[in-house]
Amino acid sequence: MQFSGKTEILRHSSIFSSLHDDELSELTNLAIEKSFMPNEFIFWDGDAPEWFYIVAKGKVKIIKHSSLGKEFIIAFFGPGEMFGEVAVFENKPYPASAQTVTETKVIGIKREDFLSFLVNWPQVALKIINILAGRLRDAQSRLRDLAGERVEQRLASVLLMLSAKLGNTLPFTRQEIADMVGTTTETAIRVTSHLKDRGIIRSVRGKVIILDEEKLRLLAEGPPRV
Amino acid sequence: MQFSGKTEILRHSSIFSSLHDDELSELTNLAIEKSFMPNEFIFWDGDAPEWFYIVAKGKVKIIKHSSLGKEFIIAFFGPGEMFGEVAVFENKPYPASAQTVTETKVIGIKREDFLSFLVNWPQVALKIINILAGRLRDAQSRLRDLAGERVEQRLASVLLMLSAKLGNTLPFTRQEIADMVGTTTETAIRVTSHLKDRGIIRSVRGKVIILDEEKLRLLAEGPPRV
DNA sequence: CACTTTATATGATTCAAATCATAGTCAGTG
DNA sequence: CACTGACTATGATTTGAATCATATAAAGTG
Repeated sequence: MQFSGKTEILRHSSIFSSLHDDELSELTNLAIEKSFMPNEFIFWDGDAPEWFYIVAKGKVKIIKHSSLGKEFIIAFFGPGEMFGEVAVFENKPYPASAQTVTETKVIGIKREDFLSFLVNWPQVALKIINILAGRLRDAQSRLRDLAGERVEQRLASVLLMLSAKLGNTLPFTRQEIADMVGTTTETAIRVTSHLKDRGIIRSVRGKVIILDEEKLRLLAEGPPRV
Repeated sequence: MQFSGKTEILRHSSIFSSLHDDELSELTNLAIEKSFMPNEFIFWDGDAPEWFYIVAKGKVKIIKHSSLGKEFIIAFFGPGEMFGEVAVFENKPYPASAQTVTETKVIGIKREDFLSFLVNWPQVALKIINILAGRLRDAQSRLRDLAGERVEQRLASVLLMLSAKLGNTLPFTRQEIADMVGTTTETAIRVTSHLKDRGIIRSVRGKVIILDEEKLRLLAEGPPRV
């Protein structure tokens, strides 16, 4: 999913897909393109919410640091997905940082421009409600997992969530997986090694390949209620 | 904040406050009132998303059970607040259960009725976006806490969050606090006892009273970086 | 008012995962 | 092609919090 030209990118984004050509071009006039190198920050936790973003190309991670500086990955976003919206809609500082993973291009729309546009396009607003509801559902489900389940189960959940979005080959290091699961790199390595030994995943440097989704689901869902 | 009559309740709810009398009465015609005893379930995790709700009177908790049956409290809602919206907007089963805490009255609107109404009232849609964004912000901040901080810090965060909403006297048992923090009742008791010994809170059966919000904030924010 | 239930309190023990430590392996770079 | 840094791997030790076990106190109930 890679398109060139701001209009084409917007047309294929999740929230603007319902718009027609003239509406899209109106929006295109408000939008600017920005390019980033890998690991660059697009905004920082605490910055003023000036821009609303859509990924055009590449991959962005949304992260929050714990009081001890440990990184927690809230989400990854790829082409067509919006980010930075929580801050924009609340008009409060960004609650997390956005950092590129690969070389990335994004479309940015100024907060005020975007909000004015929204008032005139209820179907876009409804689409946004839909996406926010989905993200809230995911966040709440992860909350329950973090609060109540053990690491192996949580890690299985995260892998499943990722595979639902990205397919069976997950381009993440153990470090990144640990930061999503809320554990340490060592523990993530131990658990994935164990999953590999049981034939549930295949483990490559920088990648995890899911072999047996069914077993993984069993792990994530329930404990082996003996 | 308690009002009688469906119209008055809707008028004072967070999402419909911008509507005028005739619009409110239109909405009132779609709404029905339901009453519940303490600890009754309004809907269960997995139920079909038939109704969108607003609390009229009382208190509702949104809970999710872990695979081992442990309860995790996602949120409490009081008069004027909506719940059940994630399922309604996504048209998927409720992702959690809603249980009353006290005797409770709610206003229910049928999913389809509510969605049709929304299409015609963009300002209500924008208000909902605003509320969802706020809830997402909270959920993500809690995710970070659960993933990276220790129990005392997490508990301090939860108390602060609650006090921002409810004031200094928090009507919750240690059990309920534990279920929000994601720990056990025993640990919640130990930690609150410790906070009491340090003069940060006062501890009464079924209640926690915050005495020193500043110290609590220090605890929640950072570790005593020695 | 006796009796049951629910909430708080605290000690002892166990356990999952963090931390500390060390080493091997692969990828990129000058 | 040697070298550096990032990634994976594994062992040893520590530790925060869960679990198990009682006990007391307050609130609700017949």
